[in-house]
Order: sequence, then structure tokens, then C-alpha cells
Amino acid sequence: MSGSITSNKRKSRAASPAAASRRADRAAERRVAIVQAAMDEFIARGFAATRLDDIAKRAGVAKGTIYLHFKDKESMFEELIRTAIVPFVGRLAAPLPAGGSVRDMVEALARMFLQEVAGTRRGDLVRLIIAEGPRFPAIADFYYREVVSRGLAAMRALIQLAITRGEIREPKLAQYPQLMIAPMMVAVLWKSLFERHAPLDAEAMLQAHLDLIFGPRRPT
Amino acid sequence: MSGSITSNKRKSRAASPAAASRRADRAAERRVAIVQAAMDEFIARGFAATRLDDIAKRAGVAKGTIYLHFKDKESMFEELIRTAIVPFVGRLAAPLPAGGSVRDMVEALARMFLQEVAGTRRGDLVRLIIAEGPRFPAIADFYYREVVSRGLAAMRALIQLAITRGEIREPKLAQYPQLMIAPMMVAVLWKSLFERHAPLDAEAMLQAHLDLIFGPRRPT
Amino acid sequence: MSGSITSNKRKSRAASPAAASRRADRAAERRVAIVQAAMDEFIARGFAATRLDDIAKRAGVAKGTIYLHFKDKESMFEELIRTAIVPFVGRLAAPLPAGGSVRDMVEALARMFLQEVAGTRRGDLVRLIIAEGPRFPAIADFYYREVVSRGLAAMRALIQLAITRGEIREPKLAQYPQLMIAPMMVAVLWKSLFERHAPLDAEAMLQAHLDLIFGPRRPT
Amino acid sequence: MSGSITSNKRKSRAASPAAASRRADRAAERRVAIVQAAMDEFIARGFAATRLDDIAKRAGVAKGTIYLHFKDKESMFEELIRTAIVPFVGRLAAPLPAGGSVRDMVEALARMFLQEVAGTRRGDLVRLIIAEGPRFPAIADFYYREVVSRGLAAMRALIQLAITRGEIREPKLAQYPQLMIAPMMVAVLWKSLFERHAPLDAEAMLQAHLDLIFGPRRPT
DNA sequence: AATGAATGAGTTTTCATTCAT
DNA sequence: CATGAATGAAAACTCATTCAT
Repeated sequence: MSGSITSNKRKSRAASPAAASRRADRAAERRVAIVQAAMDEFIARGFAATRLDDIAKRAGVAKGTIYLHFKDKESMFEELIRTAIVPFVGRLAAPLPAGGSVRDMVEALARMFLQEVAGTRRGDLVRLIIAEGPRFPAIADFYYREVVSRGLAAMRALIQLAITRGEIREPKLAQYPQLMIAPMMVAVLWKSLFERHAPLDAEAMLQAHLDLIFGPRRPT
Repeated sequence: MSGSITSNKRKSRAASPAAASRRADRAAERRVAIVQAAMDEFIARGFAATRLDDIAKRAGVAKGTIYLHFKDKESMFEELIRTAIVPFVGRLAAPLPAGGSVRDMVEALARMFLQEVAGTRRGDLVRLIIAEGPRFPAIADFYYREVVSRGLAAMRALIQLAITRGEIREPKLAQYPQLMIAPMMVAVLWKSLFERHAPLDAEAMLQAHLDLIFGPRRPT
Repeated sequence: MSGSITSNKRKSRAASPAAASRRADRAAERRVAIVQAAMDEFIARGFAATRLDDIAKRAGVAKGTIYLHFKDKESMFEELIRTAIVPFVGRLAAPLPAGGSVRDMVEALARMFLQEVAGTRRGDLVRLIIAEGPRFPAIADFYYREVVSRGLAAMRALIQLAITRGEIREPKLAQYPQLMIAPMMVAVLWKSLFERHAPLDAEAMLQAHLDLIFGPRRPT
Repeated sequence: MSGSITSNKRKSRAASPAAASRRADRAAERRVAIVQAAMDEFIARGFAATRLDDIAKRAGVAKGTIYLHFKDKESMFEELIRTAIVPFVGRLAAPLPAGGSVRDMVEALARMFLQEVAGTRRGDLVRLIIAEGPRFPAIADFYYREVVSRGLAAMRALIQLAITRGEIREPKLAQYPQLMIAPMMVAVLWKSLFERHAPLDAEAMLQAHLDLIFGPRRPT
């Protein structure tokens, strides 16, 4: 809850509003740079091993500047992760393209997830949360509340729909939506840890998984 | 490199063999204490945030003593994890109770895994490896080689057997043994991160998963 | 490496150039204080036995400040000695008051050396180099290159001149300019080690030495 | 003043005298090994940077054993140097082969010195004393008393004799016997520090020096 | 607002010394 | 006597945080 440099304190001695907002823009840019840099560093080294010095250098600002935007390293970390997660949550809640079969919907969702998360910085972020979660309960809580529980709820709704429509046979699946998501979790971690040992074709694995749940795709 | 305090160097006409071995025993005990303590601390705080001081305190030894057993913090960490993983590998390779259906075998295996890993310190170890893997490639390599690739190979063999016997329909499963294991992975991480948010009945989830793969259990 | 805090990096639209340079001045002053303190401590205790803590205390800065100026103890030591030697080299190369007899020139040089080196901190520096040279080959190299070889070359030139002019009889002296310098070396070490056991009149000894080489001074 | 393990305390329960002396021999051998090893290490690294561990390893004894022979590192060092110097002093006092010219005597002496000191471990010992002298006044005192003052006195006597006999013209030399010795000092330090930069023919330099003092050698 | 020099508490690591065996 | 594991005080070095400019 530090942040928000953009707003308050416009007591500057009657500088032109234009000038003031230019300044504010600069500050906002700086903040973004810091956030980016910090994310990169935290992902690369974890919380404890990351040096504010390196963040500052990477962001192109002075070390002290970081403290104008964040109270301290810890709250920077927490705020950072929150900030990174939020836009993602929107996506989850948003679309539901409706229309076709549930399998198509799930597949679309999963594909999107694989493309935008597995093998990307966002995937590393997931790993980071897994790594630091126990030491940052606030983050684990937030992540559970905003991502996990919502994601599972959404998945559960889809499963239920599929059961109703007869696309899915196994009724217990609705109680364990984690089963739907598990392969994607594994794909994310695999990319982050073992891709260089043995590349994984996540999309193909996804198909196999969906075939397991929805039955093999009937050739049209 | 470090280690082996217990053995060699009996070149001295030792006070008495008994005495020498008593000493060695004490040293070995100390080593075990250090390893235990270190594991606990590393699991609780991660590599970078763990203080050798705390390890020493928890192990009941002086700080310097740690350096009699390990070259430095880093190699202590690596050796530690290796040491912790090794006995586990044995278990993986060993049993194969044969006998009944493949499903029974897989179920037995999975149960064992859930009981001995999910929700235990060993589960936290898995999380630790996920967390520190990228910064300790040696560990990621070792873990992949000794655990992941072996586990997947074993699982693949079982799947193939099940396909041959007609227990499993979906033939693509053999290409993605990760699918078999994914729910267990998720269970382990869940216990470590979200158990307090929403307890997970891993065994029941496992059953649902197996029903998905092998078809619902036919009531005898 | 290290050093150069004083200069570069004025990329920031600095609060005010004056302010910036005032800061830089302060930093430069601090650096000088550290160098002074370090030199004193190293001379007093040698490299290994000198504590950075003491240097910091003596310089009136915090321990961390030292690391803003030097990479580590070792490179501080090496840089220090280089820095201390350089201004001296200038002197060696510079004067050659020409004019009178070679003996007068040599005498002037030697006197200068005795006054500015023997019994001063600079003399102790020579002792320090002798002491640490073998463990700091870079320093021994530097010292040989910048001081010893130049000094001997200069001396050899003077000797040759003196031989040409007939001031010196012994022609082999030109091959061993060390002979010219040896008594000064001894004087320096004597002051540093045995002055309290038996004071040495270095100037008188120098006269005796010059008489040996140039023949006794003819009373004008 | 620690040491002397060889003697006292023969209260051992009536073991055969032979056995006792065998033990004593072993202890004496050990002591010698420690002294040797310590000397090597101290010469190579200086007092502060030398580890007792390394000395023990090199001597082939346990670290604790060192403390059976020496009170602590410091007194080991002091005693060591004393022990190493003593036999040398004997040599200085002893010979005086008399007979020939003073020049011959001095030359013999100097040759012996160059051969046995310059470029040998004994030469490094001299450097060690120069290096550590200021931090070990006891050693500087001892060295001055036993070596320097005696050596200079002997040299002075020879010079006086040479003056009486007319071999040396310059009468002031007797007041500065250091002048006689200076080139040898320089040779010792040169070998230790700069031999690899520029080899020095110490014997030839000595001849040039003696020619300077005694006049050029008349070809027989 | 922004800077980056300065700080000093906190960490890892070393090593002389002790002492139970 | 000899050993070498154990100790813990001491040293080098790091880095989050502050604050004068």
C-alpha cells in the first residue's frame, strides 16, 4: 500500500498543470521500470538473494528512488506480485466464449494458459509464488483468493456443465477441479525446471489429457 | 568432498579402537544433527534466507563445526538435498508388488507417495527443489536424473502394461506419463501452500483420477 | 578498477553542479583519509594482520565505506602501494641538477633520498614492500619496474658519466649500480629496525661511501 | 622458553630407560619436523598469514602436538627464529682463518655468506626478520644483539686491521662497517625479490665492491 | 523528486586454542 | 604423549536503508 505517486500532493507552487502532469508521467514511468526490473530480478534470484542495487541498476534509477515508490524490499515484493497477478485475474473471469462444446471451451482456456504462462515470465512468477509462498503468507493468501479459488470455481462450473450435457461421465470430477488443471501446473513447472533436460510438448499432452476426460475426440 | 568423518584415517596408533570409534560415532551423530537442522531451516526459509548460525543453534553445535562437515553453505545445501533424495530413489526402484491389476499397482504406488510425501517434510523438500532449482542447476540436474526421469520411466512402463492388458484405453497416455503423476504433484504443492485455505482430500482425488484413467472401479 | 569516485557520471541533471562537486570533494577527502589510515596500519602491522575495522576507525569512516573505494583488502593494498610509489617515481626521473661534479649530483640525490625516505613513513613503505613482495608479485613487479630498474638505470648513467670524466676509477661499478645504492638501502632498513639499538648517522656514512667511490674529498 | 620436552619428567612408571629414551627421541624428531615445517610456512606466508594447520600437516603431526612443544603461535615464531639464528652465530664468531691478507679474509667471509645465505632459505629468513621485526621487538632485539652487532664488530676489527696494514686507505670505513656489508644485504634481498626480474651475479658484484675498498686486485 | 554516498548491523568463513579420548 | 574434533572469537564482506545535497 505504498505506491500511488501519481496522485496526491500537488501542492507544487502553482507550476503549470502541464508541467505537473509531465512530472507525474515521469514518475509513473519510473515506477513501471522499477516494477519490471524487480520482477525480473526476483524471478531470477528469489526474494532474499535479490539486491535492491541490481533492481535499481536494471531499472535505470538510483537506489534511493525505489524508496520513493515502495516502503521497503518486502512490501515491494508483495505489491509487485499482486500487481502482476491482477491483470491475469481479469482474463480468467472475462471471456467464456460460450457457443461450442465444453471441451472446446476448456481447450481454448487451457491453450491460452499454456501460451501465456508456460514457458513465459508469468510461468516463472508462478514458480516464484510457490517458492516464496510459505515465507509470505500474505502472498499465498492473495494468490489463493484471487487466482486459485476463482480458477477452480470456474473450472468446477465448466465441469458441472459438461456433466449436465453428458460430455463428461465421471461425476466426481466436479469435486476435484484440480484434476483438470494439474497437467497445466506440471507443464508450467516443467518448462521452468526441466525443459533443457527433456522438452515437453504441452499442447499434445493437453490433448491427451482432454481425451482422457472427455473421451477421445470423434473425428468429424 | 566433505563428509566422511566417520571412516578413514586410522593411521594413528589410536588410544584405543573403541575410543576412536566412539569419537567417530559422536562425529557422525553431529553430522546427522546438522543435516536435520539444515534441512529444517532451508525448508522453512529457502537457501538465501537461512543463516548458518540458526542451523548451528538448532543442531546444538558451534558454527565452526559445520565447516568440519561441509565446505560452505552452498555445497552443504547441494549435498543435503542429494542425501535426502537418495534413499527415496531406492523406494521408487524397488517394489513393483506385481500380482493384481495395474490399477492396483499404480494405486499402491500413489498412496505410498501421498502418505510419505504430501504433507510431510519430504513434500516441502520437493517445493524447495522447485524453488531453488533454477539457482542450483546441479540440483535440478540431479533431481531430474534420479527422480523425475526414473519415476516417469517406471510410470510409462506401467501404463504400457495396462494398455497391453486392456486396462487403459487411451494409448497416448504412454507418451505423457506426466499425466499420471500430475495430480500427485498438485497434491504435494497444495498441502504445502493452501492446506490452511482449503484442505484437500488427496486420496479421494487420487481415486477420481484413477477412475478417469482406468474407468470407474467396478463394484466387486 | 575501483577508485575514480571523484569524476565521471554527471549524467543526472544534478541538483546543482556546485553541490555535486562538493559531494565529490567530500568523497575524495574520505578516500584520502582511508588511504592514509590504511597505509599507517599496513606499515604498522603488515598486510595479513591489519584489520579493515581499524583502518575504518582510523580514517573516521564506516567499514562499508572502504568498499565504496576498493574492491577488497587485497586490491586496496596493491592500489595503495602503487599510489604511494608513483609520485616518488616522478622525483627520480625529474631533476638531475646538472652543473657540478657527478659526485655532487650523486650526493644531492642520496641526501634527498635519505631525508625523504630513511626514517620516514616512506622508508617503512620500502620495508613493507620487502616484507610483502613475495606474497604480492604484482607489487614486486611494479616496484621493480617503476622504481628499482629506473633507479638503477639512472645511477648507471651517472656512474658512466663519472667514469668518462675520470671521477671514478673502478670501471666495473657501472655494471653494479646496486653498489652505489646499497648503503642507502641499509640506512633505510636500519632506521626502521635498529635505530633504537644504535642510531646511525646516515649522512656521515654516505660521505664515507662516496669517498670510497670517488676518492676522498679534496679540501678546497 | 617452552620447548625442552627431551628432559624433565621421567616419572613414567619405571618403564625401561631404553623405552623412555626412544620416546624422547621420537618427541625430539617431532619437534624438529615442526620447526622445519613452521620455518617453511612462516617464510612463505609471514607470521600472520601462516596457519598452524598447515604447519601441522607439513610436519606430519596433529595440530594439538604443536602445543606440546610451544606455548602458542607467537612464542613458536620467536623461538623458531632464535633457534635458526643461533647456529649461524657460531660460524660468525668461529673461523678467522688468519693467514693471508685482510682482503682474502673478508672475501672468504663474504663468499661464505653469499653461498649460505643469499638465495637460500636462510636468506628468506633474513627477509622474514626484516618483515616481522617491528611487530616482534624481541626478535629484532635478539637479531641485533646476536647477529648485527657481532657481525659489525667483527667487520670493524677486520677493517681496523686492514687500515693498520695499509690495505685500506679510507679511515672512516671503520666507523661504518655497514658499508662493508651493505652489498651483501642487497644481494640477499635481491635474490629474494628480484631474481626473476633480473638475475644478479652476487660474486662478481662482491669483487667490484672489494676492489672499491681495497683497491683493484693486483694481478699476481 | 531524485540521487547515490554513507552507514553499520548482519552474515559467512577462518583459525588459534582447548580437551576428551 | 598424541590426536583431531569442537569451539567461538574475530575478520572480511554485503546490502537494506537513510539522508544530505
